[in-house]
Amino acid sequence: MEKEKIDKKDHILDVAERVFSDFGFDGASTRMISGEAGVNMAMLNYYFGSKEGLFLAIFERKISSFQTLLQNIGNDDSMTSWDKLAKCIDKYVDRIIVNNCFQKLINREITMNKRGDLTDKITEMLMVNVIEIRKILDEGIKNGSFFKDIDIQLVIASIFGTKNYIINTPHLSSLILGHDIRDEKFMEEQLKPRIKTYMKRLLKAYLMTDNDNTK
Amino acid sequence: MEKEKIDKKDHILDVAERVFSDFGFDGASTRMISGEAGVNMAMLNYYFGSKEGLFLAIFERKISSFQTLLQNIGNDDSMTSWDKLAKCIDKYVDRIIVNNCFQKLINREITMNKRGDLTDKITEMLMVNVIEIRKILDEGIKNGSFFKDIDIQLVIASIFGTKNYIINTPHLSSLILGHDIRDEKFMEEQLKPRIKTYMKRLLKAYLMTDNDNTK
DNA sequence: TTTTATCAATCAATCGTTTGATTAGTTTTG
DNA sequence: CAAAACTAATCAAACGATTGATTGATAAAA
Repeated sequence: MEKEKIDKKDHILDVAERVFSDFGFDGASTRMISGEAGVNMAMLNYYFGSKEGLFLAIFERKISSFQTLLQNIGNDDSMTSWDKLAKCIDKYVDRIIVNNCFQKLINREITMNKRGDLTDKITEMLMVNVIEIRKILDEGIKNGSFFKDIDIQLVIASIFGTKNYIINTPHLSSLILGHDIRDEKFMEEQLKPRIKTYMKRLLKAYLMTDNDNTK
Repeated sequence: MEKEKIDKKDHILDVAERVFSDFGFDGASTRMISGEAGVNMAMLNYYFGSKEGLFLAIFERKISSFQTLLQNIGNDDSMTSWDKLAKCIDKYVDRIIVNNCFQKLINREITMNKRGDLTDKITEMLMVNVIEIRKILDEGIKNGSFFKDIDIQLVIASIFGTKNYIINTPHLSSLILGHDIRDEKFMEEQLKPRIKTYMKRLLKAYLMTDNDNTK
């Protein structure tokens, strides 16, 4: 059955995604993955050709859904620049934190630019969101919503960097926050809204608040 | 010769640090490291006991210099809370960006879920700086320098997260910034002061600037 | 002589991958 | 319809290669 086959492939990809994100590409063995997925080892090669093929398949599966994450928010003319940015942050936090271990995968892969073509693909994929936010910031400066002398590029680094820091270093951020951030209930009910509130206030203070001593 | 032995060990550690940071712990083989270091493979086990011992030795070597990085800034009673925080940022940016590949090592290792003892050691090491900043923020709230309702823990995430984002994802941040951030001259003369200025203004706006619409 | 450092050769273990056999499901054929 | 032929999925076993580690010999130093 074609349907069952896709389900099984999808199940293998789910498991592989988690195992790769926990152990890294080289640290995760094909025996480990097939064992946890409950399938014969040979199935990995049967379906995906090779270990690297399996790894790449994980990315292929997600790329399309990622591209549309923040897109087209900037084109809504009924919103102020600030509202657009705030909406971006809400959407981004909502979406990205559930894809927790895929984010770790992306991050590890993009820091280690072995497999250059994949790095390029990931970069391209992440840049879609970057460009969307940059567009909003640019526009906000032009229409006077935001200060003229803000550092757009570093603001972007702060937005994505803050999120990355929290979810990519769970050991550390759990210690800092005093809670295990892998506790889904805590993450969903407390941390997510808290991050949204914080990020918006942080950015608003930097971008919009009158500040007589800007130096 | 004790001196030569230390030099050779240090040279091996230098090479291993770079190779590990490029390929990860599992991706880097002992033959790779010994080959690039120009020493016999058995020397790694002779000096460091095992591959993991070598890996740990890389961290041991850096820990002491890390621990004193931000420490004792908070104890200087002649500075305001804000000046302390600003000094922390300056020192941190100055110091951390040169240790580029060691930072990548730390980041990759702390992202992994398994390999518990090392993760704990790294976490402990990074927490020293976290605690120092937290102390300054706590104090600043108490003495009225900073707003009472700031989110200390997420501020910390922004400080370290922004930095990590820039230097750990060079492909992406180079694209965002429009310069190759691995260009040392650009990094030293332009990006470093720019990051310092930006971080200070961002934090000041959030922590101290009067803001009538804090929600 | 005793200790330390270095080396090529080798170890068992594990790696990703392949194989050939077997099963189950579908299509074709008589 | 039923037997045969074909296809896809699954498996245990084994493959050669590479891994981290160890050995015993040799050289250098103390």
